[in-house]
Amino acid sequence: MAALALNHLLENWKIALRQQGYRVTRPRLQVMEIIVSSETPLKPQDIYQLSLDLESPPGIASIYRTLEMLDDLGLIQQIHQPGGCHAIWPAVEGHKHLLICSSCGQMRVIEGNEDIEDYINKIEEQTGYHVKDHWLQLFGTCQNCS
Amino acid sequence: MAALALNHLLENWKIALRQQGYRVTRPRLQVMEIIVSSETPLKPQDIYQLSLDLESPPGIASIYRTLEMLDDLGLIQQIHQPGGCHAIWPAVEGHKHLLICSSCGQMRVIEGNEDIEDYINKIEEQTGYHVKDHWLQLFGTCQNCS
DNA sequence: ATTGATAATGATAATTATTATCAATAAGGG
DNA sequence: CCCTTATTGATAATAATTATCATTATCAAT
Ligand SMILES: [Zn+2]
Ligand SMILES: [Zn+2]
Ligand SMILES: [Zn+2]
Ligand SMILES: [Zn+2]
Repeated sequence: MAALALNHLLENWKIALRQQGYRVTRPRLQVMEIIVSSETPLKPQDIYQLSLDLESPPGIASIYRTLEMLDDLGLIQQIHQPGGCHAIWPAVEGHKHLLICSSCGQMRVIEGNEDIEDYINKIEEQTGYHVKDHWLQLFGTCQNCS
Repeated sequence: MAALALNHLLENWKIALRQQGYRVTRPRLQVMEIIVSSETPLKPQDIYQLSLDLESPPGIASIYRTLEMLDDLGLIQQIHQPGGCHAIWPAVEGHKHLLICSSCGQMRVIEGNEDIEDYINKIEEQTGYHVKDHWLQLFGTCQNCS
């Protein structure tokens, strides 16, 4: 992702914090910067390990607290993968599908979900269920890893 | 699920164990019976709680060991849900989609996955990724819960 | 049916991840 | 700059999972 877009995202997050009455503190900024700078979804322990390179790293408790706050604000989302489901990623607007490289972990967000609406409608007719949400994730290899 | 189908599944599991050199023991049978009899995906701790009603329940360690064995044999699969991802369910033949009631937890397996192949092909062309696998899960309410 | 090699079990200790506690610190409005 | 109080860091507590090991039970071979 371009550095400009990263800063823009981070600025939006800071605005969101202040609007909701959260203070913008150094530990929170450290965690948020690690998240928005990452190419791959990160687990809490990943963030903790990365933070140890910083001059004055946040405590592990603050990392968990910041993640809980970001989740409450809807700014991050959980990513489910065969290897585990505790990794997070900046939340995307509306509903999107995920494309994950099984080799390098790189993740892309796919626009346009109307394509499978027909399929969902058919399932609703067949089963009598009322479908309110869906998860679609594609796993494979990116161009670099092929 | 019909009791006949449950017994059939359990018999197949026992055959699979013996074929792979695993012994068929009482703790393993107790765990497997709980799994195949359930209407909803179960977490390890769910199985442990249910097992406490039995005359001579298995130790918690044997429950985890049995789940690991069943997973190694490909007989169970992990189910991902918003509330957590540690629940398991008997593995289905080939690739299927999942339909889960957010209210009662009941789960159905949807046949026929060729419907979204066009969508996946389109994504591959757009992104250059080679998609090898995908997860599609639908969440909503079943007829009973509506 | 009995035996025997050894896989499997149960009880529990150890580990790992996450959450709660609380005195000390620092953000930010006035 | 000061003051209120949200937040932090250190650490204790909790919860889930895994490892350890002496004892037990499976099942193939007699
Ligand atoms: Zn998951
Ligand atoms: Zn890749
Ligand atoms: Zn239901
Ligand atoms: Zn599918």
